[in-house]
Amino acid sequence: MKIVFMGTPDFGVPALEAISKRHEIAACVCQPDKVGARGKTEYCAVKKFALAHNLPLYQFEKVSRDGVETLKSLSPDIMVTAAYGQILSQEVIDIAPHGIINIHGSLLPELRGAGPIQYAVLLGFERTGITILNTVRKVDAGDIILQKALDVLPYETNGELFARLSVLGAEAVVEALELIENGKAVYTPQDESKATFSAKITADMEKIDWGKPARELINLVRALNPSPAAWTTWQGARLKIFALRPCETRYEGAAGQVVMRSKKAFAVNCGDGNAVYVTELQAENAKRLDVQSFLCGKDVRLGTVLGNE
RNA sequence: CGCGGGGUAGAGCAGUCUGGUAGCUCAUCGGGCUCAUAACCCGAAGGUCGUAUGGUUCAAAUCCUGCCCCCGCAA
Repeated sequence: MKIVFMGTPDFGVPALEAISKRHEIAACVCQPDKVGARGKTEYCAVKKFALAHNLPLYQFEKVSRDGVETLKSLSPDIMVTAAYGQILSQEVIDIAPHGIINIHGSLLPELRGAGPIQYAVLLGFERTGITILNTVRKVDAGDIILQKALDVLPYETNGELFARLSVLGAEAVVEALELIENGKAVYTPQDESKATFSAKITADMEKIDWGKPARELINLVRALNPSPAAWTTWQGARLKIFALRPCETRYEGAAGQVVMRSKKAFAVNCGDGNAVYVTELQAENAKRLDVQSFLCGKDVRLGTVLGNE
């Protein structure tokens, strides 16, 4: 089939690659270039892939306004979206005979919206997956074509789960395209009563509130790993925390207080009286380190209260 | 040209302001102690201090300059 692929970050790249081996990519569409770290413009993952494989690429400011004529002229059979980042108008949805299918990182109708993978980790889901669905005007509410599930590993981070789901998404979308091409696709409506929503992670969620229960903080930290990362404060500066592990011993101490310190580790008390080991962290202007390396150069004193700024 | 921090032993850091024998913690290796340990004691090895073998100087990790790389914030 002749396919237009719309996607921006890494999530869609395995799918794009898999599709390009079996179908004709009429064009790739991704978000405009952004000013990245320290003022340098950065190309998104889909753009890099398109450039590396000589695929036609479009970056519309707003595809529903600027891209309609271009997309029509390509006359695709179907369009595929994967974390594209723009909401599509009915006019765009109607361009291809088979419409648009989306690769979504959850088992819909659970976790519709922008951050399904982060939320699966944040909420401590033990199972999640990929849904291939038909795109309609209402976000992530279209009919389901197929789903593939996987188990979330005990301390899996958002980044790790994201990578695994993007691979699973590639498998799923290839299967879905085959079903559609052969006229065998079954479109199953979602059960609206079971729909939940995953909002975008906001900046105020990134600061660790040590008053919360240990389990909740462990999930928050892994949901924000690797980016944007949860943080607390220490010695007047921001301290990013990339991994926490539960500590079986209970200690007396306030929430946020360093209640255990050895050469190789330290633990901080949480609001429910349980402590957590901080196992991976990063000081301002410094590299991300495992706790043992960190403690070689910096002294996190017993009794210090983190987040006290 | 958005603002800022940094590159010193395998790892993490101090030393740079106020130039003058290269230092700390961990890891490694050897030895010792302990019923035992995320334990302790003794000793050893390991660095042309990112780079231009750039400039200043009797002397540069330290002061000046160009370049490379890394990171934080802001977007």
